[in-house]
Amino acid sequence: MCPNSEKSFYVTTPIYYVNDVPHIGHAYTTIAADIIARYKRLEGYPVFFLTGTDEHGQKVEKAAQERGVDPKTHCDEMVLRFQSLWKRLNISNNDFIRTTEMRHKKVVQKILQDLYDRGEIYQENYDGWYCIPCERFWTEKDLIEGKCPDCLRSVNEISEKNYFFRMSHYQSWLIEHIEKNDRFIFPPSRRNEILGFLRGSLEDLCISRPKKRLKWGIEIPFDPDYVTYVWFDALINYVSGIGYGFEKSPFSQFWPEAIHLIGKDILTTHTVYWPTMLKGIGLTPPKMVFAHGWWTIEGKKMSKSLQNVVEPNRLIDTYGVDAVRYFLMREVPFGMDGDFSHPAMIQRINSDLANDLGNLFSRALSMVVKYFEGLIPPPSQLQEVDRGLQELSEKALLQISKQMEDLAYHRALGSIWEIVSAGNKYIDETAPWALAKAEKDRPRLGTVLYQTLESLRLIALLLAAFMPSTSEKMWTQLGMEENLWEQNLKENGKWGGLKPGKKVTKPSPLFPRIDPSKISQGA
RNA sequence: GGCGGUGUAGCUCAGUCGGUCAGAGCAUGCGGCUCAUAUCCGCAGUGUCCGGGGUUCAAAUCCCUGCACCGCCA
Repeated sequence: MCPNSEKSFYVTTPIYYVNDVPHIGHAYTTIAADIIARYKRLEGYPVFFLTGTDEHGQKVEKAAQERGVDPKTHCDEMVLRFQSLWKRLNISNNDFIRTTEMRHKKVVQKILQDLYDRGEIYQENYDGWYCIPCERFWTEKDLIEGKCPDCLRSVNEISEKNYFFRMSHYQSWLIEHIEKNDRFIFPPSRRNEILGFLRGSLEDLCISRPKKRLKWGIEIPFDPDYVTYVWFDALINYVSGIGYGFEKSPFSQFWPEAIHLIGKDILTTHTVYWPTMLKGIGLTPPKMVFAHGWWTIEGKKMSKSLQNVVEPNRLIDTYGVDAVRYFLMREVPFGMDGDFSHPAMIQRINSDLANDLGNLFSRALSMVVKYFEGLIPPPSQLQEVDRGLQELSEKALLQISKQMEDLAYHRALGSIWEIVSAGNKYIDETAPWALAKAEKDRPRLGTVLYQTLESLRLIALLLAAFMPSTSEKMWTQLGMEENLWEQNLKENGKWGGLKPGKKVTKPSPLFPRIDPSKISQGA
């Protein structure tokens, strides 16, 4: 596939719990993954981008029961909500894994059997307290005055046999791995947290549930009375989804380059459970686990009871896909918490998208239509100011490549907007409308408009990963005939790719301005 | 309770190895242009860099301490 041993790239989102209603948090992770996937493709990497759904567990079992359908049928319906949202959001995942698929079950069972055969899994009596409403086990230490620490209701003492993975064996290995690889856990604050967590003693991981309590799961191959516990099942999607254990699968090419994007709530499972599981299996840890922050809504925590869960489909209806993608990536540094609000969204759209970018595009193309009948003029002798725009664009291109390496999306967008601002300033300084008045200035006018359009071509190219359909629109309107997605940032990111003589047409606004009074707060 | 983090303009934040570090964007005020989506460009600000102490020729930056907020674990 890549004979020149070009480096590959593998990015994942968590598999979302199929019973959940997709909200802004799901969309956030998935958009972030899509952007880095698209960006890496444009850099020429073979890319594998995996997302999917987690479909086992009590909640699914129960929900299906309540509806009077079998769990699989229930999942088949629920999964569509995610799949159709990803389609609307222009998500370019290469595959979609569902934990109820045979290809996944096979891998989970193979791994379980393997670990069991090698003594990495053992059975032991498990004494604990069970909170029925929360469906959770607690140890003696967890309890608060003998009650469930989550809901403070009373708990039942339970003693049952379960299977455990010898996670504790890998504690010192894991600490060393984290210490030696400062890019393994990102951002660094999360890395510290986990190192702090690992200063305590790591216990073995319970990986089973007796079928009498939970049927809807993957059966443990060496004991048909049990199914696998949720995390053990779910985490394995990252390898089953690229064909681990099957010949001629993408696994060997992509696994070494794996980057997991996750929310900060599942940091421990991904940086402690998962790497030790992999170590037990005999696989290397992922290259990076990046924990991003959470969104509050108009300053408040998202919660079902508050009914403030932002429905991504509604957002798309109101603002458009690309504006939503842009806002989520631009408003907050990736890794920090952020706040979603309609005023902030409208501010970003009107100021950044409509006024800065959209208007630049519009004024530039309009002048080509007005002064050159829509035919892109050739550049002639460059002046200092022309070279300035060019150099700034080239510099931004380099910066962005580094920023994307760190998943610093907001910074990358900041760099792109430096070109946008420079473009607007360039037009002001060169005043093409003044040049248009004298015939002798025609060549100069042509140069100025060529330079402006060329900077817009670069902007379209750099923005493609973030706002795919906007970039496509810009790309075609600039008279570019090559497929945008077959471009290579290094090759086609060089100044001068725009072809003089191509026809452009009078543009329609890329982003209409939004009248804040017309947006209801409940959108 | 233990460990860690944060505190800088009205708001959101950037400030690397102590030395033009008092900054950016947004919001505000004033001026300019007319190609453009009433858009764009320029100028102007305002600061107890959380309080207190210390190290140093020099501290937003390093150390100690107090306060406030946050995260993880318990």
